[in-house]
Amino acid sequence: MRIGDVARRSGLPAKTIRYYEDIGLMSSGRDANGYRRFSEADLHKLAFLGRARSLGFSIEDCRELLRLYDDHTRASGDVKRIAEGHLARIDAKLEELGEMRRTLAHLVSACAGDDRPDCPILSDLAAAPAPPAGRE
Amino acid sequence: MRIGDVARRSGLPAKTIRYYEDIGLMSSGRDANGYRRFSEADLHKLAFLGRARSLGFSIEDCRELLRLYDDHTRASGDVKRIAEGHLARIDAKLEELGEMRRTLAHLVSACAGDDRPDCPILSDLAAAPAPPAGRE
DNA sequence: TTAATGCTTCCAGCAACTGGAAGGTCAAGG
DNA sequence: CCTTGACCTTCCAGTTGCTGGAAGCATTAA
Repeated sequence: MRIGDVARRSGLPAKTIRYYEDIGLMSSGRDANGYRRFSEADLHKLAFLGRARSLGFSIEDCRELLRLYDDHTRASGDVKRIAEGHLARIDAKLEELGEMRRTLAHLVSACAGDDRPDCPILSDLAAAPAPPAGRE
Repeated sequence: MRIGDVARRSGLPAKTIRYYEDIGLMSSGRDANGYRRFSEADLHKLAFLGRARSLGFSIEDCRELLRLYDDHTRASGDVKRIAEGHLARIDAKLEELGEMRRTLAHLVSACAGDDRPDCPILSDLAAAPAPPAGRE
């Protein structure tokens, strides 16, 4: 297959596939004319990457996951560790976003949203005490 | 005040303050020696920015919020619109992350995490149907 | 012959900073 | 007078994960 075919079949843009090859996440063969040539196994790998990325794994996580996937003597514990680390990051992000949402929703509901200038949102941004110290 | 003082009092790194000036989010005066000089009003503005950013508003949102803050003839509706738009983006992100978390937590709990190679996480990444089509 | 696809590479840019290098400025201490 | 140290300055590069676009070659059909 050529890159357009794998793009269609994997759901990944051709640009992204080239990018993945660029950063050494995967590799492909080449035809005489310089075009990339992909095997079913390559397609499989790309689909794997697409799935991992859609679960939010970082590129570096994906690199390691792919390595473990190829290594049939891997320990499932290694995979689980990566997934747990990622899960923890997701939870942290969820917490952070949830806190933002709480505050923001409160402010939004307090604002009349009319033509007058009085606005609790601006007042709060202007007057709240020190920034919540979070966000590191 | 000089930049170190506003940095301490606003909680923003000096680097960030320079960056904000760079992109025209705020401005400051200069001493004869070229050092930036900040007034209490400048500090106030930076604190405002810090708060808005900590609520997740984008830089462009912040620019607009600051403009509205300075404009005493603003309509609170304009502020509310920005906040509501941001809230919607947060909700979308929360949904997306929640979905990731669900899937991932499921996979993690199904994985033994021991020395053996069998791993439902890898199996799923390898075998799941087309990528969930999300993430645009 | 030409036009339409599809492929190639390379460069730039997005958000919002952050790190580091190279160097100027000022007050205190010896 | 000189040095040390804590500031400050600018500029350049890197982060994450792509994405857009330009310039140009390959292949096929009309």
